[in-house]
Amino acid sequence: MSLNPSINPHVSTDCVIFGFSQETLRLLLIRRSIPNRLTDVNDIHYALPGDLVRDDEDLDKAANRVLSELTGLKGIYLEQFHSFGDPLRVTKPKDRAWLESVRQDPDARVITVAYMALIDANKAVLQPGSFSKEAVWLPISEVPELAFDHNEIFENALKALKEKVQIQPIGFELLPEKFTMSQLQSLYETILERDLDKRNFRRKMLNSGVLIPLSEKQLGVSNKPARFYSFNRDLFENSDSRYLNLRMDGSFSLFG
Amino acid sequence: MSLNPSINPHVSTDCVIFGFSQETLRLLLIRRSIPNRLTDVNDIHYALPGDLVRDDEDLDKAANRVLSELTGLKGIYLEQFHSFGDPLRVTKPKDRAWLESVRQDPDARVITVAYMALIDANKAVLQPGSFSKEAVWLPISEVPELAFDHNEIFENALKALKEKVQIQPIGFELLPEKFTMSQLQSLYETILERDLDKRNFRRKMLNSGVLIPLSEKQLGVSNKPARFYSFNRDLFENSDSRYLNLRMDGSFSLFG
DNA sequence: TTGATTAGTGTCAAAAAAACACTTATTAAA
DNA sequence: TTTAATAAGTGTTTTTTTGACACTAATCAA
Repeated sequence: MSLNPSINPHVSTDCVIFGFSQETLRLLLIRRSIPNRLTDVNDIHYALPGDLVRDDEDLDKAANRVLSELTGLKGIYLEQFHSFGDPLRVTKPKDRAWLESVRQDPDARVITVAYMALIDANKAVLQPGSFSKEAVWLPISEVPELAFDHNEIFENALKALKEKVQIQPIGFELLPEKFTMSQLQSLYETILERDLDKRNFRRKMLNSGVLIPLSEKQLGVSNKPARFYSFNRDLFENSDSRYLNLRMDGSFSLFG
Repeated sequence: MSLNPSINPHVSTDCVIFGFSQETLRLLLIRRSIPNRLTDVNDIHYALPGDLVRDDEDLDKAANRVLSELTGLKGIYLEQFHSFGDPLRVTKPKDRAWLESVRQDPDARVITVAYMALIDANKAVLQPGSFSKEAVWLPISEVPELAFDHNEIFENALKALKEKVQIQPIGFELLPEKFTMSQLQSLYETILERDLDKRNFRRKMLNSGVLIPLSEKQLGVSNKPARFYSFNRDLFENSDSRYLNLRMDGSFSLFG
């Protein structure tokens, strides 16, 4: 009651942006080069893309802004998955150094609302950053130590992705508009970290009704050309899924 | 870069606290009686329990504090499920009136991290509030208009509960230590809003290994007395679930 | 023409889910 | 003390879903 018991924290959104290219699941990170007064060599600093939420934005909008400023893309799959607010978030010297260069009050607490985004890594045109700040795709197996609690956030996102991909048809968001069944399977195998049976995978995907088979096929491959498919987005927009092997809430089952 | 683009918002946690009693799923709400200068009759105002996050608390701790101050209970099932941050959160006159009485800056934006709690409604001893503020259990079908965006938060929580209960064994959190199979089934039917087959339900629950059958039975009922069961909490604490019909991540499947 | 490579296809067995109806234990009322 | 009312408890069969498994087809390069 009575008076305000807290100094208001900063609120930011951080985006865990997944992409898939060269058979590898990748994470989009901000790579910063920060002068170190002591060593005279620049420190390299990786962090999740993020920014403070502005007065006129809701949380989704702030996350979308971060995403589109970085990739030039709009209408991307973006989902909030958790908020983090450890009062002791800024403990690493590098983090402090960077905050001091960027904020008036580097000691202020930051609460972050974390989002997971799935994009076609080939479609994203990374916006040119300054020489000291650029966006890079790193394979998720090579994610280095990140700023603040970003490693924890990333681990949580990865876990959320793994669960989500088995319940909702979101894998497509990581692929180009047209893709082959093998690409799709390889994507699922990567995310789930296990092999899947080719015939069973095809059967389930086709029965689920989320794929539209195209007449187009691969060209210029030195083996039997694969058929292309696209994802039936309409299903989820005007959710009349009565005739499909989809549950009413838009979920579908894959691999118990 | 450069300067702070935002005035820092308040950050609060709001708790959607579910209970189950008399075959009904209920929501714990704060009922406030606020003098209305115009009508001379008190306005009644319902809201989700919540409070600002304090400087020394992480988000979970703040939610736990709200919960235990209200119910006197600790160690309750509590899970963050979404954060909300509409910049236009305070639009209703009642909300303003109340904020003015409570905060120095009633116009400041509030971002709220919403939690879902499941408690045994009979176990919670509601802490006596002032005459103008008390906690009440309302059936979820009778939830009135709530303060701020609390109706939206509640709807989201209900949806999250419905999904979660099918994947993880959390229904037990809403029941007493000892419960009958029929109570459990009726709970699931209430949450899922559909009837379940008695025999199939029993089989699945028993095969899952999450129930411990007790020798104790109902007393004083004018029909065949039901056996009591309790929930096998150990399974999830020292998660060695190799011999159970549970997936490795602690999930279990119920009703495709 | 041959070899290398990846795409594409069907069946059977096992497991899981869904449908379905009667008997039993208890108390209250007749 | 018998009867009626009520909710508990119990198995089997059918259908659906899953999982395992191996060969043929189309293309390009050598």
